[in-house]
Amino acid sequence: MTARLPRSFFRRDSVTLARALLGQRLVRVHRGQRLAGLIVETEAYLGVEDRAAHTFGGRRTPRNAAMWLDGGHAYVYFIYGLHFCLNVVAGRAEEPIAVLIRALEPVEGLPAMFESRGPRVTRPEQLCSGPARLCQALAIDRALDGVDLVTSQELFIEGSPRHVVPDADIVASARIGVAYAGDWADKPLRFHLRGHAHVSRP
DNA sequence: TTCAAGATTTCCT
DNA sequence: GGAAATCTTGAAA
Repeated sequence: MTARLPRSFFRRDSVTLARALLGQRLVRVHRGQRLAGLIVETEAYLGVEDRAAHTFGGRRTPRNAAMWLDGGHAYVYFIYGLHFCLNVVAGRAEEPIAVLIRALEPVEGLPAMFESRGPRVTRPEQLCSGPARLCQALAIDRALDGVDLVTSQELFIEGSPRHVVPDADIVASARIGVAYAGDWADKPLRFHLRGHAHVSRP
């Protein structure tokens, strides 16, 4: 029996949380149906000092407001005028750090995910292998921005706080799409399960 | 008030 | 391999 992860699981620094989230189950309840996937790829964003983070320099806007909430909330943002991306807020309230969920291995509700992703997608590996792809597959949009993953009935994370993936099974690499961030672009803040078929494309 | 660029994906040449 | 899709934000004018 898997339980929902408690508040204490999320109230840690974003690197620790990014690694701890690997292998846990992200669950979305949409139209009375469970859509779920195992988290296989994440990226840590370190807040005011991190030039690649939306809260760099202490920026606080209507869009990134959720990043300032307590650990365990969802931060969903709209990018490039057409895509949504899901983050799990880490740390404590007023500490704007978060973990971007970049890829899932879909395990529940695959037919509904295929329907959401459209006719061009034919293989399970294409369903959730990318931050915007998984949001489309799980019907995650701005309406879920700021929801509390610890108490929400629509979006939450199941697993065990004690479950830890061995370091040998985790690959750390540079984050994707942040080339503009200077020194921060090269830091090994992206984590994924070694050799997993559902990570986002290279 | 205008403009450029972004934590992306898809489709076209 | 390159461009388009087109919302949000910060900086320039």
